[in-house]
Amino acid sequence: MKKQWRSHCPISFGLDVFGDRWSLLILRDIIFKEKKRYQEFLNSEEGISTNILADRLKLLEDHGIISKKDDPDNKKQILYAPTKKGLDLIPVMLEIIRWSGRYDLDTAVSREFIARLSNDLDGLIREVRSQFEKPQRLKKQRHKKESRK
Amino acid sequence: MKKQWRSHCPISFGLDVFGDRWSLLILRDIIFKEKKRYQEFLNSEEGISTNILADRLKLLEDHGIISKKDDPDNKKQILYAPTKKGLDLIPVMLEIIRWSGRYDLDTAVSREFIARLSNDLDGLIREVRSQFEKPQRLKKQRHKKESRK
DNA sequence: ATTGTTACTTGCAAAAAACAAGCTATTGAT
DNA sequence: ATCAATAGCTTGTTTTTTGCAAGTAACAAT
Repeated sequence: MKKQWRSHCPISFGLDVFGDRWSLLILRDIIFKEKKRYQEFLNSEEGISTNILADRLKLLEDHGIISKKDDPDNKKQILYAPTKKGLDLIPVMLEIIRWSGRYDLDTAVSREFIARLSNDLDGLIREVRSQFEKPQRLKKQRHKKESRK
Repeated sequence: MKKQWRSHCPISFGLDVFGDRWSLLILRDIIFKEKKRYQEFLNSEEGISTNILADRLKLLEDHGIISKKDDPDNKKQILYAPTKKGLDLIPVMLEIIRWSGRYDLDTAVSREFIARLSNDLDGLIREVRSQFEKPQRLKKQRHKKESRK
């Protein structure tokens, strides 16, 4: 990593990390479209070129926004996944979606999704995050008795 | 305007409009730092160059995110202001601020601001917007009696 | 009348993106 | 064991965008 930040203004900091035309699209693929593999990103409709994709994957990994690991079932495949830092960009992406849903006359966002952004933003965020959360080891059991099925 | 959208995915649409390293910084200056003039933008600490600034101001105006008008007091000065479409990007910027506040160890965001993002996001948004809203003509008076000071 | 300011524009070099091809380590099929 | 296919990249080359310096037109201030 060579780059310095232009400033420590938080907007500027954010833009230095993901303020380009591709980084958030890759993260969208990973988080909202559940894509995991290089070829899947390459096939996205916006048509990223392979060198740019390789570059952005590396940058996102360097910034700690995504992580990669080998596919246990297939040694030639690599699986990309979001880190917590990456998942914390969900609210940013959802607000972009809300804005585009309002101003793109031909937007692909459904009315239902827009409505949910207004009515249940937190639930939506939790739902999107949940699929990436490790199956959680149960915390210290509550003292209240619970019936088991 | 020559450009087409890469797709109607809302993330992609948003990035096509403001997904570069400068557009949101200019909007930050206008909305959060109350800057209005070309020179003020030029003087921002990130150091935008003049041709890029001119280009982005034009794009932002073409996209309906900012508007320009002549300064009534000084014919050679032009004043830039956010439109409603621009103000509607406040939530996006606030979420970027929240993220950077969390992950930039040297962030310029105060603890108080971060706290307010969590505790009173809507109030914060209203407060930021309010300074750009036209002094509103009073709406139809409410029927409930109100005492006047 | 001269000098300074403001909001740009223009020209050029450097950096980044897009486009096209090639390379290497698995695989799976024969 | 060999061979073609596939996945994940690299490596050129061209095109576009950026950064930097200088210049200009319209006004303002002295």
